[in-house]
Amino acid sequence: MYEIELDDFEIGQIALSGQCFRINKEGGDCWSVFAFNRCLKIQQLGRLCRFDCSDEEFKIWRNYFDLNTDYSKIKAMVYKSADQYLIDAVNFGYGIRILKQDLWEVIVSYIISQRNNIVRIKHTIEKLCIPFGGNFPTANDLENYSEADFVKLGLGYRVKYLYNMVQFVSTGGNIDILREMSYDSAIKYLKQFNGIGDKIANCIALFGLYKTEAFPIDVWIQRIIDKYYNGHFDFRRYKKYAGIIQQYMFFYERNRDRKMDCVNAVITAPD
DNA sequence: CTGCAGGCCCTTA
DNA sequence: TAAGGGCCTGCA
Repeated sequence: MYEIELDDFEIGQIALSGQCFRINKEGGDCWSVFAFNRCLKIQQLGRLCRFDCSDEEFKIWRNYFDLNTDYSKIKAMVYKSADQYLIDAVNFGYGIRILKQDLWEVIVSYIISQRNNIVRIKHTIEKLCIPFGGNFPTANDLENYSEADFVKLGLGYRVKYLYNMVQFVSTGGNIDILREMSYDSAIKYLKQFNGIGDKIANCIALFGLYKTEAFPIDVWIQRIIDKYYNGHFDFRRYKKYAGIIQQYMFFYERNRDRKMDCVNAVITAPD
């Protein structure tokens, strides 16, 4: 058990921030996080967090939860901006962080996510993981999957997208070179794949490559831009913080007026 | 029964 | 380069 008091961290908010499909509420203050072939249990009571792992293993999770980044600096910048919508969004989603997830898992998950809803996405990913003991399958794990096998998972028209991606990687295609690329190069590379457009490429860059200048624009973000910014939002002015700003905006817009529908969580806004 | 959900692709003009 | 239609599936 590793105990630590954390600022700017709220596991329940992270679970609902839309960046990860494998964090689940276990009841009470407890959560489970599936990542790196491990199911990590977390209990959070205010600032106090209990991670069910050793001190040594926590080094991995410290990186995964981006705990070496000082989010108060990002918030301070927002407060100075005089952008009231952003200030409200940051106050509401005060515990959000960008998770440093596994690249392959992010690629697969976001191919599945397109024109889909979160409940179904989560369900599909769990079904995908079942034959592998709950671990997220590698490309090699899936190399013998036929398109019909993916159809059984309920992927619909996304079958060929995922099938092609699995074949690409399992036959020697390289996705790790993305890690060495600039943001622009990575986006261009990703969009060459059938089924990866601008939005998903940006999600992969942000959540799988920690390119925090990425600013995925989905229907929710577009709605915000239309509603509060007259159709124009210059995210580039936030440079390396654009992706983090996007998370605050997305979380705020999705959760402030409605009950939670995917992990039975109740969001408590800060004072 | 429709409509639609965290897009993408392809075709037109 | 902008707009529009089609696409799998499951659920309201």
